[in-house]
Amino acid sequence: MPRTSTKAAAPVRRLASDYRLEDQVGFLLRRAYQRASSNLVDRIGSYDLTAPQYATLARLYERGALSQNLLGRLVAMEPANIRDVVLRLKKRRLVATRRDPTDKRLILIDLTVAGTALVEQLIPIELACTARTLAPLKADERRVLYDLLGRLAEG
Amino acid sequence: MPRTSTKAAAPVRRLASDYRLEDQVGFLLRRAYQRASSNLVDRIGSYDLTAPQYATLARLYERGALSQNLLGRLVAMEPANIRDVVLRLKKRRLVATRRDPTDKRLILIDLTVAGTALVEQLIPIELACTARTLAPLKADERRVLYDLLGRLAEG
DNA sequence: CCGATATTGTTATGATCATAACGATATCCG
DNA sequence: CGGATATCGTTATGATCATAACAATATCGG
Repeated sequence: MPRTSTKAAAPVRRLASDYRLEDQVGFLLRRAYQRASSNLVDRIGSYDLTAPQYATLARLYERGALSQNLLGRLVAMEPANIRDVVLRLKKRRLVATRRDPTDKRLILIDLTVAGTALVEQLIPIELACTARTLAPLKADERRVLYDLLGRLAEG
Repeated sequence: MPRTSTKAAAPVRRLASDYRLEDQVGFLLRRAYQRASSNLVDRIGSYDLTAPQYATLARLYERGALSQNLLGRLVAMEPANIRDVVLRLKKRRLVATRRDPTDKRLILIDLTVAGTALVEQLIPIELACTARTLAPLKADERRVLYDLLGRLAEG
């Protein structure tokens, strides 16, 4: 096994500075999200579903039929992005679309029977993934984390 | 102003279930990261830099020349992804590349003079963005958040 | 020394993401 | 009623992301 590679040039302190990338929230959040996402994909990946796709299905399961745009907001996706996700799910017959009879702008999205069955199968798996991601934390720490993350997202 | 659109079909409780998407860490982390990233892009966007690009430059500033692969690990990017980021930064003359004389597999990446100057200009802005993202939290809460996020990322 | 193994970087594929510009439809307001 | 304004969905562009397969190089073990 070759050395784990630290062969590059020696560290260079250019400017005296207390700056460290590790101290930037955005960087920490990105890595934590990578971990959570990878935990999820490890398990539901065999169903060929990504985290955003699963979130979309789960939201429809909770709320029933939604317009594409509102669905996007409820899973934190831009209109252009939720469109692509819906298209892929539709191609796999997990969701169905129809036009809103009273507002011609809207496309209503809903789970198909197959989509509903899949979500019900996936929810316990997702709960296990959440538990696995949170494993390093004690119960009270988890509650604190949820509170803090929620307040960050709200701004 | 049109109604804010809740026109879709009424909520449908399908299965009695305590499941809520809001209770899944992955979803919360994704939204918090969206917020932090958007805060950053709002400020450094005028420099035409994304958050990962900035992180790459910052890491090089901290550590000096690094192999492309190691650089990728230090900013949490896969080899295929760090490659693209380096290509874009190189095209803009913010980084320069050369081959490692002793290990022909390695490509050494380093900041150019222009890249170094840009990072030094951006660091205070990034610090302000971090502060802005953390604004909803008190000082002790921020410390707790850092601790929890760090432990999540480590697994 | 030399074959087995590991690492580096590349290529290809497919899925997110954000942004801006656009037409169509709906609502508001004078 | 009718123009100004807002919302919905689409298109286009460019940047992340993760994964798998691959050639080249380096290291290890016998």
